[in-house]
Amino acid sequence: MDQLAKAVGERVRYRRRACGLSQDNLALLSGIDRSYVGRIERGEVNITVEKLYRIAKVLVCEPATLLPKIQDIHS
Amino acid sequence: MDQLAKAVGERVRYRRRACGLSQDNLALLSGIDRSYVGRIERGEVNITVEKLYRIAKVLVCEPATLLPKIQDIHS
DNA sequence: CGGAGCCACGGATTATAATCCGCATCTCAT
DNA sequence: ATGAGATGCGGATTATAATCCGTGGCTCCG
Repeated sequence: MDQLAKAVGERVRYRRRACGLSQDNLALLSGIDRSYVGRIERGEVNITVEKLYRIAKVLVCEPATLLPKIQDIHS
Repeated sequence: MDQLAKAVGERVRYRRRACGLSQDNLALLSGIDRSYVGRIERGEVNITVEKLYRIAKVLVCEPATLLPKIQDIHS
């Protein structure tokens, strides 16, 4: 149902794996709770832009690349 | 410290004015509290990506365009 | 078998995002 | 001078983002 959260979750997961990191690694490096990054990737939560930047920094990419295009969300 | 919030605030304000909208207009159209829109533009708050998308939709732009480049944030 | 790494998932709590008031200031038009 | 529209800003409250636990289920390897 929450299309947006799922879309960013997929992108975070994809990018994380591309970086060869575990959820634990990402959590520790970004200073985010380990169980919370799981929830992010599963699209269960609606994160803040601050968290988005912390994650993007660790995954060495622009925050914008973790966001789906607005038209991809048929809300 | 809230470099990030200030940066997105500036962009929202700039884009809102480009659309010829008041804070009140943006608030009503996006379903966000008016005083909160003011705080966003002043960089006082750390918004969620869901709010970012609601705003971007009203301002007819990609959410990504409201986000500064990661290198522009000296954290 | 046993342990280690990785992940899903939940409950309870804490931090904070977001709302709902309200009042003050300023500009501009009447 | 007055009233309407736009914004700043603050306090108090509610909703929810985020944390801090934990359990259990995999797979892979000794």
